[in-house]
Amino acid sequence: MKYLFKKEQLKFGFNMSQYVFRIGEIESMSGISARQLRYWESKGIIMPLEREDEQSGRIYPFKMFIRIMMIKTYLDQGNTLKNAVIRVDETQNFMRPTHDILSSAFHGLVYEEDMVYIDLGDFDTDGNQRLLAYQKKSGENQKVSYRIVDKEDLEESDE
DNA sequence: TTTCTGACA
DNA sequence: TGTCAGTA
Repeated sequence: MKYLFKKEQLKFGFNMSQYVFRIGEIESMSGISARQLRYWESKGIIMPLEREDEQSGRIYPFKMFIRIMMIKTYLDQGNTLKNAVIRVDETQNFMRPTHDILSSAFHGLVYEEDMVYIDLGDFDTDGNQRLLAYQKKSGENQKVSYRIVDKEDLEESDE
């Protein structure tokens, strides 16, 4: 088995933090008026980014756009603003550990013949074994399977 | 042009 | 929340 690449060799990751939006952009993307966004801010529901330059216009990170869209979704379902925010906070609170665990669990991609595995890191405390996850090809069955391999069976990638 | 704050409805 | 005024 051989590494296609390891996490630290990943060259084409998307760091969404580089995408920020002005209030007018959020307004046209979300349908939430700028007036409304400023009102939400006054209630502590959303927060613009701290700007390093001395410009006064608000800028929002991509994550805040997601939050705004989630609030809007609950609002459109008939929730009050207060309840919409409570629901979004609940959702974000349980999504965070899920996201954190999944992103830190990813250690790289390994292949063997035509099979690709995700390296999920050390399986044992000694670090002699690696846990790999994969899906069987073809089948409609999307179940994830796991495989434990000895670390010495894993070759580094070529580069 | 866009955004900001404050005021009034 | 929408809208308007007067700015930066």
